Amino acid sequence: MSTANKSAGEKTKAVIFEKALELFRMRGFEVTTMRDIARSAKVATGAAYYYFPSKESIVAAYYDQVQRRHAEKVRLELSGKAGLRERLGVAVHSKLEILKDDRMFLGALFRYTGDPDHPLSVFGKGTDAQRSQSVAIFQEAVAGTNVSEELQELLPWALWLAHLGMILFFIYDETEGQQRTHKLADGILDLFTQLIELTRSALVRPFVQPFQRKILGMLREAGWTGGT
Amino acid sequence: MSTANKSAGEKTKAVIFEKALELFRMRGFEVTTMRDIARSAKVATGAAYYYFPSKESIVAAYYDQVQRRHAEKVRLELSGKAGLRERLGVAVHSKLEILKDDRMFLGALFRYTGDPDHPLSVFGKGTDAQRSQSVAIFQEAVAGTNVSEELQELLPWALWLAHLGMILFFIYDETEGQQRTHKLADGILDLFTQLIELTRSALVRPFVQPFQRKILGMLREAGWTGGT
DNA sequence: GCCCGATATTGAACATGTTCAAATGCTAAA
DNA sequence: TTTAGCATTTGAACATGTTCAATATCGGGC
Repeated sequence: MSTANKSAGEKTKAVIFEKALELFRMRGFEVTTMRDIARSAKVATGAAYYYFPSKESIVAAYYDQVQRRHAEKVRLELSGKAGLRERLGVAVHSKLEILKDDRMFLGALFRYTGDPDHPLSVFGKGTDAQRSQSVAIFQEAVAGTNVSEELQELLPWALWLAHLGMILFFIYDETEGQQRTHKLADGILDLFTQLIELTRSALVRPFVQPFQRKILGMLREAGWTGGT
Repeated sequence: MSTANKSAGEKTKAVIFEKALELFRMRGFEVTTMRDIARSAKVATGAAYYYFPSKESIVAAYYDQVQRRHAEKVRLELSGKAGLRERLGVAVHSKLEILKDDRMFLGALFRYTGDPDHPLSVFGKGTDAQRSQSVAIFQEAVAGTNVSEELQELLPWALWLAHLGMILFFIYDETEGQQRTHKLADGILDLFTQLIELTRSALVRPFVQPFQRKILGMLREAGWTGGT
């Protein structure tokens, strides 16, 4: 399916991509060699580098695919759901659903987290575009609800950050079907939404409001994108 | 100083260690080669591997040193300080203080974060000991205060996690003296302590208590150490 | 003083990610 | 059809982290 209706190059790239993922899934990221991948795709080693700048970038390409699938899935499942909590649940659980068979090599995404200048750093300039896309999904989930404008702006970013943590947890989670991660995700989302809900109660608002302000202020201040 | 009163091996190890850090600081982690390090320490390449199992492990050794210094510094500065907020401030800011000149290669610590089985993974089994040590420092900071027993148990762990995030932020922080990270740290600590304080107010306690319970429950459930 | 096992050191070899100059194939303009 | 230019492909070469068999050194028991 994915090898049809494409230029020669596109087809080769697709083959390399698919064979790489196959090997990553079967044997793991580390032990899979670029030579293995090339051999499996029946091309020379250099060909892999003609299409992918690095081994990790193959995983990055995979993750781009994941993002597209996720956006689509969320758009589908979100229609009809109006509550914030429910919508966030859709966004997060569907993501984990998509990733469920690939925990084995997902860790490669985090390899350059500590390297601000690396093009594949999760928090770096080089991944601005992907990050925006990912945040946009949470924006969509939040958009359909009645939260304040301020929250509309910052919540998606916070959710993206939280969801990164969940993915990391996910990678380490050896429980059946990664139920533990799903539970944790639900817990975190409960917290998010309940904290927002609290602002609406006249009684406790004066106590909670400053907290929310503070958290939002910190998020704004800490924002990698907006700041100095 | 550090090369005195040691067996030959110890001395060699120390030289390699110092030269390595020197190079990491001067040129960065990535561009520094094991051959560079060995040459700089006037030993053969293999010697470096006789003492350190990998290039990253040198940074790990550095971090062990950091932990020791941190523990010492905290013990010193903590005496006389009784308030929780103040004590946590000491723990966190002193750590950043110690790390301040080494942001350039600190990222290497996070290289295997996505790889549960790697001996140097921040969250993995292989770093249990270091993790415990690090948590113990926060334990010490919390211990001198009047928080509940439950909190005594879980807060340090949560603080350790939060402080990891701060270090990551720190690495990316290009502001003068990393003031932004220090501000963020203060903000986070404020949040921690204020949330705890709230439990003591009879009025809002019924609202806040369940939150705290939920968060603690999640922490417990999520604990890498305790669980199944 | 001599020998032995443990410790320390060497440097070549290896594995693998990556680069690159050269060869090949393809397409569209002439 | 020919050909210039571009895309694709090749495989050897390179850089660097890491391993390892061989050698040297040392410290203590005789």
